[in-house]
Amino acid sequence: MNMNFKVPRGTQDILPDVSWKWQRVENIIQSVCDVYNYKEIRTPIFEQTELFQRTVGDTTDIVQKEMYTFTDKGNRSMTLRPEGTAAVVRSFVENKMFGYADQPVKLFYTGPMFRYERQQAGRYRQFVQFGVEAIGSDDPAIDAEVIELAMTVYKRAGLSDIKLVLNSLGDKESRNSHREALIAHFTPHIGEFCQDCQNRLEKNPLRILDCKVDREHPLMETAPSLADYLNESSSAYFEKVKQYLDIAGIEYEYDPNLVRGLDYYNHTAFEIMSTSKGFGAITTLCGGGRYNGLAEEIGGPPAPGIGFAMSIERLLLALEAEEKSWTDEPSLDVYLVTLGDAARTKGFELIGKLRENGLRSEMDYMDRKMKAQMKSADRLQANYVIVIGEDEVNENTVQLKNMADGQQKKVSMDDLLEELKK
RNA sequence: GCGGUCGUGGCGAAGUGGUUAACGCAUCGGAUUGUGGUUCCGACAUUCGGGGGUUCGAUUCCCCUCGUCCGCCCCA
Repeated sequence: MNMNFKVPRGTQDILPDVSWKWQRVENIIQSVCDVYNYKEIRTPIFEQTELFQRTVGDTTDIVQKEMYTFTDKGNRSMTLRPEGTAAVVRSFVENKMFGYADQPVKLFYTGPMFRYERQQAGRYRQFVQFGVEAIGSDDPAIDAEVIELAMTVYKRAGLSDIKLVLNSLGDKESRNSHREALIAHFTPHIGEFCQDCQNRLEKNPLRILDCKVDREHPLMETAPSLADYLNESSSAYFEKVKQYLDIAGIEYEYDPNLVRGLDYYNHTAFEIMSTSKGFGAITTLCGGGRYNGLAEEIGGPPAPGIGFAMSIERLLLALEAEEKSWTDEPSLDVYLVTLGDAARTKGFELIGKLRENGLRSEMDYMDRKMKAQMKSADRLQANYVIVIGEDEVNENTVQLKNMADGQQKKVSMDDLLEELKK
């Protein structure tokens, strides 16, 4: 085919044969959030560029090379949101949610995010994230609740090959002293590291530990661990979070090298990964963490928060990798076969009534032969077929056929609904 | 940004420097004048992502381009 337009690279059309799966996931999300008492928030799809620069962090890949930034007609720099937390916290501050009677404010969102990246399995330029933010509390129990919520969504969707990876980044003080230690540790031999790591040294040395290129370098093994630099209150906090997870019966894997990519994180950091073999190179399904100080960063009052974001695309991919299949969409209740114009007209009137009564109904609009219409009915797995021809129109009747057993009987149009409801 | 892979009808998929571009699925029509899931018969690509070049001739060879998928970096 020689058409001129294609979906932009890294984006996709969600076609009818899969869109029902999206709806299924969205339903799960809504019902889980409902049970946990998280309310939906919808924020714009673009924000001032500076919001992301300030919160996500200038040194991160997201800000440095992945943002869809444009200048609007008022000469303002705008950016298609690359993630959800910054906007939610912005809204929290702007709408003075810190004044709400019920704290913490518990919010969730679902919507498209944009990052300019090369597409590969499980990575898109436009992808949909479901995320949750609990803002206003620094109780470790809320950390556990947020994590539990994420795990529950996966469980309800039917995933089983997943694991929770957990770490604590500590508070500012802990992070600073660790940072000093890292710089001191790597500086003497920084020349042996990749260019990226050399750049990271001053800006964000923590991320050197995350580097895949220099994974084997001996200095990695001996690098000062964040765990050793957590101050007393930070490690006490972490212990409590773990306790709550134990109480919730959630297993986790401690990974001191887990470093979340965004600058605003501190204390609890976690990822949920797929352990399924069929999955591609990318295994992270969900990432999240605590962000005390973020609200202040954008000009609000202190408001500690924690949240996560998960990609719906990856959830669906993980399901496929696990070869979990949901039952398909419900079949058709009625397929209406009509023969001739008079029957078509009558049928059109009739199908409206069926639908009015909640029956999932379909009829032929292609002017096809009866046999072809029957095939459609069969393909659509219609429970019943209604046949209307000249005779039926004249008699005000209908042939009602049960497709499962092939039985057919003549029914008056007036009794049809009642007959179908049996 | 870098590396690899691929691009033939609605879908899947063969194929060769020469002209009738296999086959399977799906679809449509017929056998069966108003009845499905089986069977049989028939129809269905002036064309092989796009552009240029080599050639008497290119879907097949070369160049460019666009796009796909996968991987690296990094993430959801």
